[in-house]
Amino acid sequence: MKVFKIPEATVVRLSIYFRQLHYLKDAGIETVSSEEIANSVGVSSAQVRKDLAYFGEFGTRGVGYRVEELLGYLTKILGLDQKWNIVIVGAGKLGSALALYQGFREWGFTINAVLDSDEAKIGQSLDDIKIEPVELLERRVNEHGINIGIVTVPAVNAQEVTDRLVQAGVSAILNFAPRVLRVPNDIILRNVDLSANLKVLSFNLSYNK
Amino acid sequence: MKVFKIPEATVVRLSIYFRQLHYLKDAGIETVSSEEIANSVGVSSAQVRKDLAYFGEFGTRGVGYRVEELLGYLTKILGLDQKWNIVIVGAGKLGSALALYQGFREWGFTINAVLDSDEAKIGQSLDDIKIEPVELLERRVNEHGINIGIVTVPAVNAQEVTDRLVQAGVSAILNFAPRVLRVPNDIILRNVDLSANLKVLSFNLSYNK
DNA sequence: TAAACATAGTGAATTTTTTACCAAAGGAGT
DNA sequence: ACTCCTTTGGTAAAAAATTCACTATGTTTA
Repeated sequence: MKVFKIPEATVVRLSIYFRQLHYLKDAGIETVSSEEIANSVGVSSAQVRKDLAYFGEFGTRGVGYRVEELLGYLTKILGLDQKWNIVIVGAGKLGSALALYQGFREWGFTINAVLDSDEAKIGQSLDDIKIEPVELLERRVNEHGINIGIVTVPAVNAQEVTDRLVQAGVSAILNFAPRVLRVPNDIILRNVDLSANLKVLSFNLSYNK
Repeated sequence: MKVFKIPEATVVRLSIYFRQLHYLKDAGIETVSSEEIANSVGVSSAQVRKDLAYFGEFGTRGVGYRVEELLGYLTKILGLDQKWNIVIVGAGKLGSALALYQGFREWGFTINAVLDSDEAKIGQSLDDIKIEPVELLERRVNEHGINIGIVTVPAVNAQEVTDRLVQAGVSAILNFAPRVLRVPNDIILRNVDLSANLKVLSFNLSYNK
């Protein structure tokens, strides 16, 4: 029942507006104009209105947007009114950091399991989560109804782990391994390539010099 | 002396082609067509050729690209033939993970210093790097000729740290704090919002359902 | 050496995304 | 209740990015 294709960039911006609106709410601000949102996040006000217009009419002409109300709409739009269950595969430094990262625990995201193949790591605790053997992947995914798999294993193992996650039934994958992953069309995949970010900086530093 | 504006997306893709070409080189493959590169990273072959065309003609018609030669060109284009010095501010889980991340140490990137304000962390070692007090920021930036600052402090401190980095003379900032940062126009800024990635997945999981 | 084939490079067409603009709508002041 | 002011929502225009389709140019084979 998809109606419009929403640009990826729009979704990313919405999540930034969402963050910003929280600051406003915490500061006790009740209404805000698209211009003010725009200034605070560094885009144009037309952009803000256009992004929101994909989903409905949330503002009041002459006034702007009621912060709390708009937050409610964005929560729904971004699907943050639902509960998402997560497994992290790979308990190296990065995987552990993500497991402990507070930003991952807000907004309905629950990390249900952290798996690794390294004997030495298994049994260790990350806050309230115990690192478990990767053999339990399928069982944990099923038990907890896990929707999202986060892949933080070495590049060589990334595809194999991904295949198992997909097979086990996750719907989305967030990949931190520097590898292009193959997934079926109905699986949502996002890649975070940390070293690519540095390379982009390097490019920008070198270019026009 | 900038001539063309290169789309951000192009630069990101170039760094992925770069990665892929390394796999090919390691596998002993000597030439590759735009079609093959395209298939392996999931874009169109025209896209690959367009991306490269911004910078010159690197292929041979009827044959394709010589892997090693193209790698050489991409190394130059991405500025990876230069040495980049990095400071990480914030030695929490994420900062530490990045400091230890091998992907950050390849390709001419050197992590010269890791700073934190937490007494308890100062003095601890991350491989060969000792965590030092954030007071040394300016001194370390100057001593090592640091170009890039990585910000992994809590959101509330991110702007202050950024200002100090800019003041001290870094040219680029990679920001992991969930905050919009203000920097002068000549400073290159990239944001990695980990929790935004999860929100985008959440959106995609909810939408069309 | 010529013909057949493969594939890069590129201008044009298309699609997508962003920006600009303005009419409509609500609120505040008189 | 009317006028003025502000700001949205929508439409049109512009810009940017991607894809298409064709040309040019190498390589290989007969």
